[in-house]
Amino acid sequence: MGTRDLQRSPHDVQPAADRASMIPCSFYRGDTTTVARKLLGAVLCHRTESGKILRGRIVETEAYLGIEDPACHTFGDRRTAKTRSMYLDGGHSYIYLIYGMHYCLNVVTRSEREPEAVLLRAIEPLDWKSPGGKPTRTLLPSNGPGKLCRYLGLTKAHDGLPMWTKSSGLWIQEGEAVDDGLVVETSRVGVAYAGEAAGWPLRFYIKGNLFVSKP
DNA sequence: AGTGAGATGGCCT
DNA sequence: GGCCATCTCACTA
Repeated sequence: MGTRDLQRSPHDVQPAADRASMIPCSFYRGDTTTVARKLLGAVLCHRTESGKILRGRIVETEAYLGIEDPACHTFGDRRTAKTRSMYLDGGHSYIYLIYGMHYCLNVVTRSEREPEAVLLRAIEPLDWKSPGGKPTRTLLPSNGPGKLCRYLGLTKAHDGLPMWTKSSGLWIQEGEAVDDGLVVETSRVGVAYAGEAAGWPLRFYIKGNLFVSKP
């Protein structure tokens, strides 16, 4: 690696091989609710330490709207060690530990001044087949934010990574667009403490998809 | 099918 | 000390 490479910011680095199907960082700087909706159908990918690439089609997301959203970790502009990655530019990962044992993966949206994010709640794995013939809901490996991270092998070590480039090992590729008629819009899961915001319609999932966490 | 409790650790909303 | 953007298992029916 030469000195020119060292002087470049991660934003300038987008290898040519990435451009075709990669979702660019500019996409994540947009409106968070729109990003959550539009990520349905996109393909989440992780290159594990052994070099294996695990992929899954995003089938369920939630939008978290930053300092004015009582359900969001950055509500009231709380900048802590835990929420540090939320204050990165759109397109970075934000991974946190919940209930002492599960990790949850978000994609940060907007800018450094607007710490918003989209929680990735469920994927339909593309390189997986059900052990016993037809898949049954209770045995699925990635139908929920904690299970999604476990399936992909994601931990706090993958917090703060740029997700618009394959070089990070964690990225999102464009997928087949999901028709509006196939999108269910409802309230977010597990945020009853957030008062009125608990009812905001910020959860999106693909209607009828087996891998949605709570249809 | 639906309910309830326990696991388990980092951070106080 | 109490609370979580969760998951699994045991228990009822």
